[in-house]
Amino acid sequence: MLLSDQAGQTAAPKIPRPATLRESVIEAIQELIVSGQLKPGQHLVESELAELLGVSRQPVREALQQLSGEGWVDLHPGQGAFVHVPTVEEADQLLAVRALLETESARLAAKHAGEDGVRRLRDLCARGIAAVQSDDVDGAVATNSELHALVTALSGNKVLAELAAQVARRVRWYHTPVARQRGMASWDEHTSLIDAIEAGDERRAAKIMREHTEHTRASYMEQRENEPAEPAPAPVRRRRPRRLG
Amino acid sequence: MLLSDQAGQTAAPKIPRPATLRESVIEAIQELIVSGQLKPGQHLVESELAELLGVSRQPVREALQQLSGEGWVDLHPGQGAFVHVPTVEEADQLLAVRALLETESARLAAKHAGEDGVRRLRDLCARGIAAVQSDDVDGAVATNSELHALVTALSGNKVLAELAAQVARRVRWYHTPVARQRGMASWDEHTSLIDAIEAGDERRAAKIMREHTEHTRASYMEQRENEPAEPAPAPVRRRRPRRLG
DNA sequence: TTTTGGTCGACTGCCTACAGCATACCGTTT
DNA sequence: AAACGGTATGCTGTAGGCAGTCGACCAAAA
Repeated sequence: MLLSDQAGQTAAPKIPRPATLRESVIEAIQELIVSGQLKPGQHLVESELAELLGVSRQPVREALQQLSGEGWVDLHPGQGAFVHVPTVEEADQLLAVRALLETESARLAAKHAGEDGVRRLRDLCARGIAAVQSDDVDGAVATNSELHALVTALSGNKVLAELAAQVARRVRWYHTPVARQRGMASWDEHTSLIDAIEAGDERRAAKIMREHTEHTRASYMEQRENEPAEPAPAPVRRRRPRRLG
Repeated sequence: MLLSDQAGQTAAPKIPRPATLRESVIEAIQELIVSGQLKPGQHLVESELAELLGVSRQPVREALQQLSGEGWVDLHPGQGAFVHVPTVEEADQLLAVRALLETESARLAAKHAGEDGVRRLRDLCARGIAAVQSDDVDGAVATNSELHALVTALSGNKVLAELAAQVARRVRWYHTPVARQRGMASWDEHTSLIDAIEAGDERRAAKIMREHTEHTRASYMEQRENEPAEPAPAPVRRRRPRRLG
């Protein structure tokens, strides 16, 4: 039997490629941003990040450019990279777009998903519920992303899935802190969503997904109301001041 | 009067920044791709592009990475960049996503657009019709893009507009050749779309936009039917063969 | 003939180095 | 006191260079 005969049948082994430095740097910087070590508006000096991460400037530059494309940092030509300052308005718009993309994904998933897809959905849902019950917030958030990603994948539209994934990554930045308060309710909605997909009921799947994303959005806006404690009105320091001499 | 007083009142001067080399290279490569000088599946060798464009490898590298993020080229780690091979299936999916995004944009535009916005729409529409009547295909396509971009901008959702723009750029790659056959009909639809937006009729605006984009899609698929003359089933040459020696 | 091992060439990924620009600082002028 | 011009410096944008790696090709073995 030729090896190519079984290609695509089972999940590819996906040997853990020693990913390029650039990709590692991207993930590292994202982590620094979501964890708050890099604050919104902060000037990201290439050489400093390079030293911090133990690499040279080149991979850092490339990472910053990619991150700029995904909305994590803003690139000012000739001036450098700055951590994107997320506004409430933008979060609202982002969540609206996510709602749009995921609603359509759910509709298409209900149309195209087969038994196998539904089984994987149920599996993920169970994992998510387990995570919530054991107070594993990070795990719950991760599983939530996986589930939404799977729904978009089941839509059968790869372009749509890719776009939704991109938007979802950005949403996650805002989303993580509110995940705790949504808690279990979110997973009940997931369950009924999967029911609708299994039944092939496009309208119901779309409706549930729209309401689901709207709930998340409302939850976010509500949390924002409660803590309008913007630490600082963004003292966007564009350049490091010279050391006094 | 301080200079800052008039900031934002008139359109910013937008001094024609001698844009970074990277951006120039991006546009140059996009042009090479849409014009067909770089064929789908072709291996893009950094040093060759660098010499061709008269710059060093670095800006080329960065340009290729950004283009990969937008779906123009595929990046295979350790192997290089290849011009993306567009499939019919993908074009269909892309057009479907565009329909989704633009339909929502139209709906929101009807909700939020003011007099000024409508005036600018009518202006663009007139320019487009003039272009068609004088057989200026390139001008018509460009104006078409501008008009759609303005509709998304009038939606008031910047994230949505940005995403729609990204999708539209990719669509344009496929779209240009079919523009001729759509011709005038397209602009009649634009006119009724603007009427609906002016009237603030969300449902009608959305409906017209959906039908409009569906027409474009149907037109594309039809053209594809007539010329399934895929020159070659993508002899995806992954590496340049060694010079015989 | 098909498979296996080895060599060569080419290209990518990364690092280092340099030139130009933009900002901050500071003395001078109005 | 405020505005202006000169100067120093940190940082970006770009170039060039080196090592590692992947594929093509070829020869030998099964």
